[in-house]
Amino acid sequence: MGVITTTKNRAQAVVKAVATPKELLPLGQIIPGDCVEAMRSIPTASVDLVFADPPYNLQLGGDLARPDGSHVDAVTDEWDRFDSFKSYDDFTRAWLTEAKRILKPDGALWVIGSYHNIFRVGAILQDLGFWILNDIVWRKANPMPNFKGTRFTNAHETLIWASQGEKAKYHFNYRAMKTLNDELQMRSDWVLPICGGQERLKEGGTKVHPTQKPEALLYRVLLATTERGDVVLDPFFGTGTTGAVAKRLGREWIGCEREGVYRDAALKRIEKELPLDESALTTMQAGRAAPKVAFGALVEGGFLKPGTEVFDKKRRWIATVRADGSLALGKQTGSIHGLGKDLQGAPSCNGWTFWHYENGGEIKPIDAARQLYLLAVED
Amino acid sequence: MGVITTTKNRAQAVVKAVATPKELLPLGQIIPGDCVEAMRSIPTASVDLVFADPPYNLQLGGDLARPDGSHVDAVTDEWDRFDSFKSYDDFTRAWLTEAKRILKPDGALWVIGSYHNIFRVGAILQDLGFWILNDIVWRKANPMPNFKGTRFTNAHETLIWASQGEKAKYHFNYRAMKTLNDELQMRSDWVLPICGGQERLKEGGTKVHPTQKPEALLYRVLLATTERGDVVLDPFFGTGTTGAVAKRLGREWIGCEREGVYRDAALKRIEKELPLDESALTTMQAGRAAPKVAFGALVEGGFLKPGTEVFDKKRRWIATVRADGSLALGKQTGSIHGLGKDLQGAPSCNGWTFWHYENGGEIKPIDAARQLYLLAVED
DNA sequence: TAGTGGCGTGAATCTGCTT
DNA sequence: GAAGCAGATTCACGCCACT
Repeated sequence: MGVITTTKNRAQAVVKAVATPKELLPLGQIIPGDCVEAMRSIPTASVDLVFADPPYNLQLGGDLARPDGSHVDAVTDEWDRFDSFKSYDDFTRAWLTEAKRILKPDGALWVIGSYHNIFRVGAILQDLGFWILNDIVWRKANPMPNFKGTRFTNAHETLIWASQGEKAKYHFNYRAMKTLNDELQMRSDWVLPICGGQERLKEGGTKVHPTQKPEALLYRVLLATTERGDVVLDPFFGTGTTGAVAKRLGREWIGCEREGVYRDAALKRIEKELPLDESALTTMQAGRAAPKVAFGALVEGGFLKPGTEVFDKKRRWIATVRADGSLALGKQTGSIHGLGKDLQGAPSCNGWTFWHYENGGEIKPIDAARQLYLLAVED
Repeated sequence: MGVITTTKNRAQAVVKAVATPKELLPLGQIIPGDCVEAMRSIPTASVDLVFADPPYNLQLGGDLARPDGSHVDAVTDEWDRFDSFKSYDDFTRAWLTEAKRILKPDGALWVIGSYHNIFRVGAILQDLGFWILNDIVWRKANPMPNFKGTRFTNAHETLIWASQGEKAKYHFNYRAMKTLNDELQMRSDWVLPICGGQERLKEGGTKVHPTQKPEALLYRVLLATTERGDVVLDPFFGTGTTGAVAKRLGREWIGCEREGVYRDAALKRIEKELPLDESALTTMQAGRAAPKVAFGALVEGGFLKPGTEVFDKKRRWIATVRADGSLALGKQTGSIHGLGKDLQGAPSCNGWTFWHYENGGEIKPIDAARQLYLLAVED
């Protein structure tokens, strides 16, 4: 629930500004063609969030070989080639201008980039009147090394989160973020693995898109700054990570994408995605008793999916995991520790050992998932 | 040990470009007054490194004068905001232009900032021709929480490291950084505590400077990108963290600072600082660096006898060591690197790890012989 | 079967000196 | 300035084969 604006207040604000019924929006569709052209077809002040992963303008030189002689598969696609900073700036100003137009007055913008482009993007969006709320650092758990030993390992990317203006309202699910982060305020640096393994879309053994983003990143962005039913637009849709996570989290999505290959892959992918059920989506409300959990990170990382059933050893109680790492059993909700304590009427409860889940026919305490998570995340 | 340019080569390059004797520079001094004016007194191409911690401006207001000396009003409405960005940009362009002038051709620039100003600084320095080498995230171990719970905890600041241009040489102590990081490449995200405790300068219980940077940050910057004796200039000297660490590490320093209170505190502080002794500095610079060793020297020294057979790990190729340090396989000959490269059809090859030899029934890479050689030569 | 080791790979502005 | 050559250079993770 928003600390900055409540859902109720937002709804009123939107009704005042415009009244674009959702039926008029191309929800769940990927608009083909150039993203600026595509966005022109979207009504003014109709979208709650824009998430953009624009080309980075990498300006790579020749080929790069690893110390073992193998070849680095670089981003050489036509869509990342610009003549100059000037032409990249023009392109950036054009799509950011459209993004600002289609966003609701209390909508927000996310952009991700690297040092090649993010300073230009940040300065231009400030010039256009966007108001930066945070810059977020995605610290990659497993970045590519610097093979030649010439610089520091490029181990992070930067996201900018911005509202429509200095005085504009925006939406931040403070409580859900705090729950997700073991009851500590969520910081501006997020440690997440890069996209690989089963999650990485491949066609005949080769990656479909060179820069597919991890779903955990979008999960956190959407959980932090949108509500259920909000409309999220991604002007550089690619293979549809934004759409897939939006659908899972019960958000509406719109994509823009030039390349047919990416559009096809994205639609196929999102088709397979299942929305989480109602109880899993209900995140912790602001002001409620603080759930004392580190559990949220497991949910976010996909180690335990929202909607998973967890139960005590004797199966007296069966609860459901929700998107922010809280548990629900009927009308009772709480952290893994708090709910276990309440149900038993005990003075305290270690949720890690109390709750169990089933995995491949095997019943394990959720602490097992924590161990897996720790193994995966450990620096 | 420089990877990008060796100390010897740099010295030659500098002599060619200009010949500003260090005696003509105000080493170990803080130039009073406006930083742009102060930098104008420094000769062109005379400084090895500029480290800058400029005012972050914007919301702070007041602390910033336009280049023409007029005062910038506090940020209130849209026009003022634009005006504020404009004047901040002018100010930034002015001091960056001077910094570029006084830097040697193989010199480098560091700037630190937050999301309020770093995007403008980054875009402008790119426009001026600086070439970004890395953006570095200083991840604060103990940041101030976001008390209102309206955003993510602002837990990092951003540094930009840039050379004079795309083709310009620069200096990076790769080996020293790797040593500092437990033999793993140093990443672009640095976890360091904020400045506090004994290190924080206080006068009558209150901090002397609001944004004093931790010495560990400067330590890493100077160790990574300067050599002993290099000249480091800090145009926003404040209470002299740059000078203190420079003195400790045996680097020369120059400061610019408007405020007399800061100048006095800085001079007093640096006075107390003691340079590390010769041996400590030598060790740190070289790290565990392996000085370049010609394979021929090993043969010459009898560590590998001519006629010895060397082979790759899978024994696909077996070559013979010749008296001049070259290898021969049938009619093919070449250096340890070149022959390995040709045989594999690879773009490059590190012969030290590719080739192996047998010694007392044990198979070792020829790099092992290099280590023995180094041990023997050191004494 | 659980554990181990080899191999592939990820948004990368990725060499320097001599001829 | 282009070409050629000597020399230096990688971390974490997922998958699969093998023990």
